[in-house]
Amino acid sequence: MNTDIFEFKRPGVAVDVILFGILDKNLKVGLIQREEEPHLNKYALPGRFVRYEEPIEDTAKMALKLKGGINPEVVFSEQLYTFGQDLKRDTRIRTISIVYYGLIDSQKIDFQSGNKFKWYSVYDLPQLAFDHNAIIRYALERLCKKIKEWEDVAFQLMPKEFTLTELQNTYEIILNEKLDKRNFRKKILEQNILKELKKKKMEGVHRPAGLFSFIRQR
Amino acid sequence: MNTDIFEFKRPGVAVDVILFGILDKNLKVGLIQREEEPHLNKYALPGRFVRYEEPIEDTAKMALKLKGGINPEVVFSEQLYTFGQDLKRDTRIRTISIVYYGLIDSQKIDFQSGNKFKWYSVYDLPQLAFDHNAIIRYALERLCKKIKEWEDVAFQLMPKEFTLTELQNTYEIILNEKLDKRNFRKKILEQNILKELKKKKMEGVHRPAGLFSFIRQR
DNA sequence: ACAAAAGTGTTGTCAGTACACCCATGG
DNA sequence: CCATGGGTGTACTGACAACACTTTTGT
Repeated sequence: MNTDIFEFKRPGVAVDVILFGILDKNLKVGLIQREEEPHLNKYALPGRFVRYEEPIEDTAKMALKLKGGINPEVVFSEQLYTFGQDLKRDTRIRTISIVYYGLIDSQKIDFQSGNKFKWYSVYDLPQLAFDHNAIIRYALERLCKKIKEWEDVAFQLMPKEFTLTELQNTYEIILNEKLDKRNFRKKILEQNILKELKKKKMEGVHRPAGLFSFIRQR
Repeated sequence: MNTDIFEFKRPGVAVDVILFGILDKNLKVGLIQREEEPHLNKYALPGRFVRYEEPIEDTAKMALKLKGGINPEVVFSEQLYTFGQDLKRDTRIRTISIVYYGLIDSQKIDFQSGNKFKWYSVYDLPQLAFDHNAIIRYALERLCKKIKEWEDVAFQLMPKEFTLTELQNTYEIILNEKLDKRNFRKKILEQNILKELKKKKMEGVHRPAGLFSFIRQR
């Protein structure tokens, strides 16, 4: 029966992470350039093999940290899907890939020290290693679905304090469509997930905007 | 870097399958009694370690076939989630579990030869091995969500030909709530996923019911 | 003729959408 | 005083929910 459990040749298990951020008013993903075969020099999602004594969420965090030079504590992440159909996905060993997506407030990205990410718009990706293009498309679909169902994930992409217009911009960038200002505000406010701060954002030659933050902190 | 890829001690990867079926007007899951440690003799979901040269969907099918004696070709299945946080989940080796759920028309279950499943109502489960109780709860949640969004998965639990009342019963059993007959029919028919057969189901002392089948076959 | 399930339409309610004007500020 | 984005309310529309009676059959 199963008692040969120690005998099976085990597939490798990797975690790949799609890190989304809003940069230059675009939804971008963090990619790294591969430094080894297969797909040497191609861009790819940061990934890492799951160590024997490593919970898979830790693997995701380590991938972000080691491959991208990002502090994983400022990233919200969730499991997306596990790809394990294609035996030849990785040419070295048979690999099963558990894919996470992550959301980061781009202000928290340290563009100096050791940051290895290149940020590409999800709508303008280079040809990536493995099946990473398809994986990103899938992740984007899921993210859009969550946003459309008003699951409160967008604030993971926002700074702590923000105006309603900034939040709306984030929604619009993800969904890739314009939203109505009044309807957006009505809907987002009636969910009671925001608290209005007693501050205004004074910026530009116009009426100052009220600042909000999410009630449930990260 | 990663070049020690052949050196890592690899976690085991298993696939577990939650097989749902409607029996005795109840939503039930197929469980097997474990024949080995850990959790010897406890009931559990059918599962199997992923072999090196085995796509994970094949692993799911093999689990159904070998552990449950079910022909996997008559089962619709989809990936649910991958559990890989708990290092001590399986006491033998560190195991990551990719969980699938499956739907079967219970008329296709062969209760004779070699069928090892015991069927338990999802609302009345025994204490199961590993974290399988929690996994089933999670699967049920996802199934309900799909049904509520009118994703057409219910017909995987139905025979080829069925009446609208029978289909509605399936919805009601899964959701565990009564639905309005007229609203249900309106909603299901306007989706154009059913074709009305030129047959009636003559049964009982009452007006015969029209038979339907799904347009998109399995 | 009766019991039992099949089949069928209308109305009210609520959420979502569309839409236009005044407000506060800096220069 | 003007340009700029911030901020606000109402009316329409379409989807969903509630609800009751007639039809067809076997006995």
